Amino acid sequence: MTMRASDLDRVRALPLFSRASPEVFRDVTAGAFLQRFPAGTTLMMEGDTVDFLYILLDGAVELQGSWKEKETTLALLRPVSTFILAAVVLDADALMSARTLERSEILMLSGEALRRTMRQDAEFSFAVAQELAGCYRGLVRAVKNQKLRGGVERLANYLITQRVRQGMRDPIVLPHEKRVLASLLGMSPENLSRAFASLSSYGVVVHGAEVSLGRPDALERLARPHPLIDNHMPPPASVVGKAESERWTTQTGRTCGSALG
Amino acid sequence: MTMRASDLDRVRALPLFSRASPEVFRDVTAGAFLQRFPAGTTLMMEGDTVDFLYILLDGAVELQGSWKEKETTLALLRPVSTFILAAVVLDADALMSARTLERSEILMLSGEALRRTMRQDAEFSFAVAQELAGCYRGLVRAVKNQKLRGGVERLANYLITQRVRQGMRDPIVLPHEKRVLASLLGMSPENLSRAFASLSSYGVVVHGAEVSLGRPDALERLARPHPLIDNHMPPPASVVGKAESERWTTQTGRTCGSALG
DNA sequence: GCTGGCGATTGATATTCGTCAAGCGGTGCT
DNA sequence: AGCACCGCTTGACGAATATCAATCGCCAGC
Repeated sequence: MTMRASDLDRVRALPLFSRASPEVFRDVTAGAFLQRFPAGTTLMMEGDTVDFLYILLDGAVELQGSWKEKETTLALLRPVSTFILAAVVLDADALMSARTLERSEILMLSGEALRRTMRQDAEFSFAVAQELAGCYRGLVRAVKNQKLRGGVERLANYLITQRVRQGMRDPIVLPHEKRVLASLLGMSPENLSRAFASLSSYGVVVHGAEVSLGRPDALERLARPHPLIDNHMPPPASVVGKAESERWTTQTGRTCGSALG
Repeated sequence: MTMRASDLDRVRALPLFSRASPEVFRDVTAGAFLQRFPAGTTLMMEGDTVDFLYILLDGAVELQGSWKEKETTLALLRPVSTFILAAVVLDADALMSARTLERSEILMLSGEALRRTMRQDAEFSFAVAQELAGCYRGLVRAVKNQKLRGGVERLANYLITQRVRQGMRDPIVLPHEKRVLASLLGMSPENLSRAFASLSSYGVVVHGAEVSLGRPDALERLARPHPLIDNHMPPPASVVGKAESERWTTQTGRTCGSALG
């Protein structure tokens, strides 16, 4: 298998597997294979039957839904993230399509092996349930974000969340194309531009992908971030203890793509 | 315990418990209690810590999220439905508040006992994971519905879904107050009225809670229902086999409140 | 260095949607 | 019966958002 040992370690560190016994981990990764895709590759279309659990190890992927020639972004994923776990657990077809935004490395685990292992090992099954619960809560947050806030407010909160994730650096750097961000935030690219412009009176300055939040306090008064909607988890490489970090990612469904991108 | 045996049977028939061993069912229902609430009772507020898994046996409950004095309905539940399973599995606080819309009977199971049983029984843990996967998919549908369709289209699809659920009867009868329906569909009550009015040119006639879909085919051409957004499951008391029905409810997350209300 | 292409921005315009206000109609209470 | 209340409807208006079109700026390829 064309797979580095460090890759396996990163998978092992996922909340999904971190407490699994060596045997369970061996069983569930049996027959797994690593695959590389160029940018813009469609990994899966809505309605496709799902045979594998996908784990993004490098690159970026977008999950999107469509209806009547319209498309919308449901989540933006960065390593290390699993996706379409729910469809795998139910052995059902995919509700969203997935495509790479950059050249990506993706590990594919047998869905059948995963379900078989779940039925045999209560601890692993519990970990999957916890992961799914985290994903569910991430989507609840996304729905609240979408239904309760207007476009400018969604953008403001996105910026604040990014600031936390990027370790309070200034300026922050947008991790994706603006048009993809617009789709994630549920607005047209034109409106995203205008939303950025209207945030200039709160100190926000945009230079390409770099965004400086001049007066974060003023922006927060507008955005009104809320712990039950926005998941202000600590930055990935924080000094926080491993166990707590895992608790975070488990609780927030980061590994299956929160709406925060 | 003030609980009828028939109630326990209905709980036992939930996909969550239908394949559980008698011991597992006994363990997880140990210390459970049935409670009656009048209409309009707030069962739980956002942010509350969750100690119980709730199972609605009679009545109706609304799950809602709020931000800045605004509220929105995330799901409308009818018997027999479980709710806040995700928070229980993670032992986390609630992301939505719950209130009764009618006088309701609700069974409350110990969350701690549920988690303990999950860790001991792989089959039960797997059932919980499947249930959560179904809930997750229900929310994915809700997000797609919200972001991809306009208000009139959401209403049209809601009506078509209700028609299927109510066994293709005509007229259908709205199961909730219009203002609650408006909140579920993500619009103001005033706009819901106007949306109904604009559907009159597609044969829709409203008399109070009774809605006649005069020309369902015309309505469908407007609504464009899609299996990956709308869950056209067969009506509850259909002639369909039990196993298949359970598969439906499992796959669609009906028991934890789809956006279809 | 020039140039084509693409993403981003800006402006003009149309549509959707929310808000405010008034009026309608049924229900329940006295 | 009379009345108050509440949910629903209707109209008018303004805000938010989408759409179409034109332009700008940047980067890649020639």
